[in-house]
Amino acid sequence: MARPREFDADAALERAVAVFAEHGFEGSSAQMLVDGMEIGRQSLYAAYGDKWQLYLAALKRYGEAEGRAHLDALRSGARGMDGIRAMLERVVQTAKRPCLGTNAVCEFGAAHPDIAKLRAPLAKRLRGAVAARIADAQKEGDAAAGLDPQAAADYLIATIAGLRIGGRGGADRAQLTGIAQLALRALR
Amino acid sequence: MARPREFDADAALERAVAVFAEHGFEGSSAQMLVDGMEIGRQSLYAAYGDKWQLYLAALKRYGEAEGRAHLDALRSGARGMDGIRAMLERVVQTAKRPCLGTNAVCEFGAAHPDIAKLRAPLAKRLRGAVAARIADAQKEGDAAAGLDPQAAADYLIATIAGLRIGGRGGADRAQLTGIAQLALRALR
DNA sequence: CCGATTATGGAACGATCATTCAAAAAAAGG
DNA sequence: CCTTTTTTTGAATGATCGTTCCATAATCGG
Repeated sequence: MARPREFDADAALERAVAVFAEHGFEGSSAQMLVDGMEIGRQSLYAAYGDKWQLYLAALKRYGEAEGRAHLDALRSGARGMDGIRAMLERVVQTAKRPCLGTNAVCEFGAAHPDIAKLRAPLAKRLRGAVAARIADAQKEGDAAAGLDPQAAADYLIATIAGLRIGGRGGADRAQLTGIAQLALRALR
Repeated sequence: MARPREFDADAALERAVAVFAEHGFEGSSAQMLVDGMEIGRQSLYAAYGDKWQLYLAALKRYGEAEGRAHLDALRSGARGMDGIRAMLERVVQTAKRPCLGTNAVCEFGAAHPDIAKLRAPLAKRLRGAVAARIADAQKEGDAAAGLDPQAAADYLIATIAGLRIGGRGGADRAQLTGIAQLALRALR
């Protein structure tokens, strides 16, 4: 290593997440990324390759951080249902910021292999963790015993997506809170 | 009128819906639209103005048709809950095709006034119709009397968005069916 | 302090972008 | 049949796209 980089690569990537989440991949030009990330164009290409690789790196970073936040919220309560409620509550509170994961699915669907490969392990882990917490809630008498935990996890994850689309579409916090509360009724 | 157009403007617009729904606004080039709509480039610009106006026309057309389909499904059952179930079931069955409405919200959020103006009346009408059907279900003893019909409508509409993101992300029909079934549990 | 190595900044690249010009073609009205 | 009006076709527009070249600047190991 000769000359060290002048910018914080991780902070720049975080800013790239914001740009991509707000405008999508196709809607984000190299110039917008340069401005948003506050680094030079050449630095961008030297550090991340090209726009697609930068997008994948941003998506990976976002997905891992977001997955961690989901898991933390899930574990935050003593009872399974408390964790589930905390997870949804956190989504409601952060629903103002656009979600890069949701937007990537919207923009590219299931077709793109690079994205599918990124998403698969994260989705699997989240689904498993949610299902486990639902099983806890069942043992604790907070969730109906007849429910399939995996199916209920799919349902809650779909609810999260619904909350995010709602927030992106302009729903206020009261509406989103109401949606989250109703969603929890399905488990009882 | 001198020379009549050689293409069916409405059919071409329907094909534009498909292109935009699959690739988004920014992801759809004029060339892709010309190919997908099967009309000449100049015909496109003469008939619709520019790409943004074409997008708005496509979104309007899609939103109205989709709204009508939702309302038809809602009215299809004798009891309120039958209509609600039919609406969700139709969404599950059509979840393989991307939804231009969801994608527009994802791509542009609530910020863009042209889109907001298009969406507002459609969203209001759908919300009202769903809420009315929930009120029916309450009278018929199929939905909990304590629910606020408007809040429950918001919840169901969020569920629809969740189903669509799920379908776009590759969930199979069994998963989506399970999600829709669980969603209905929240109303009881 | 010196050569090697890497990062930076600015200008440039061809390609593609959305859009339009210009000419030919086709129908309508007289 | 001829003029007018509109659609179509194909080529061209300037702008912006993602990406790279090149020269300069900065820091490393020695």
